[in-house]
Amino acid sequence: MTEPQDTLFRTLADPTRRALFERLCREGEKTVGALTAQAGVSQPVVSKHLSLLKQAGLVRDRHEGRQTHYSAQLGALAPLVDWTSQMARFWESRFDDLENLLRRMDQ
Amino acid sequence: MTEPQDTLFRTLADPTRRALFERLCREGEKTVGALTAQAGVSQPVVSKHLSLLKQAGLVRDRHEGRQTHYSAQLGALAPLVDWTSQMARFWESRFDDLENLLRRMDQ
DNA sequence: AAAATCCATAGCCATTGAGGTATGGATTAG
DNA sequence: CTAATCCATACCTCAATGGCTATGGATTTT
Repeated sequence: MTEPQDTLFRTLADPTRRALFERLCREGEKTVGALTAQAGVSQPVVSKHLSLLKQAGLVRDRHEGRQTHYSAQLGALAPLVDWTSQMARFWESRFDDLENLLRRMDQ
Repeated sequence: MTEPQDTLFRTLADPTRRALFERLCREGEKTVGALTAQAGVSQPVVSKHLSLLKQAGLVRDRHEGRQTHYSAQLGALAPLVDWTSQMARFWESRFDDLENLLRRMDQ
C-alpha cells in the first residue's frame, strides 16, 4: 500500500533533481552530458538523480550509441494533481457533510 | 531565491507529516492529543511535524487553555498547483515554440 | 495546594540520502 | 588497434532528519 504520491513528493523534494526535471520539461530531450554541463554537480550525481526520476516514472531514457537521452514524462504528475484536488474536495466538503460536522463537534 | 515549492515538496515528502495534513483536511481542526492518538508516533514527534507544517504555512494553530488546535490551510498548496501547471505549459509549448525546437535540434 | 493533563523543547541515536572520487563497460574517433 | 568519450555503478563520507525519552511550563482537575 505504498501511495503513488509518496514517491512523487519524495523524488521532487530534492532541488537538484527537480531542476533536472524542470529543464527536461522546458527544453525537451537532453543527454546526460548536456544536463551535467548546467547542473552544478558531477556527472555520476546527475546519473543517479536521473535514475531516481526514472524509477518515479517522471522521465524516460533512450539509448543511442554511447549516449543516453532523457525526456520528461509529464503524465507521471497525475497522482500529484489528483492528491491536491482530493485535499481540496475534502476541505470544502467538511462544511457540507453532516457526519463530519458531528465528528468535529466532539473535539 | 528560495522557491516556495521547495518548502512544500520537502514538507509533504514525509509520509507521517503528509498523513497529519491529510487528516486535518478531511476532519478539520484537531488537537495535538487527538492527532497523536492515531498517528502511530509519539506526541513530541507529532508536535515537531506540526511545527514544520506550520512553518510551511500548511496549517495554523489556535491555543485554547492547555491544548493547541491545528487546522489545514489549503491555500498554501497554491504554489504546488502553479508549479505543476507551469511544467505542463512548458511541456506543451515545446512543440509550438520555434526557438526551443531549434535548441532541441543541436542535441 | 497538589496532582494530573496537555503540549513544546532539548538532547540523543540511527538511518537516509546527496555529494564526491574511482572505475569499468560500451561505443566512437583517430 | 588504440585512445578518447559517454555514462552507470560501486564505494565512501558527511549532514540532515525522523524517531525516541526526558523534562518542564502552563493549565485544569481534584
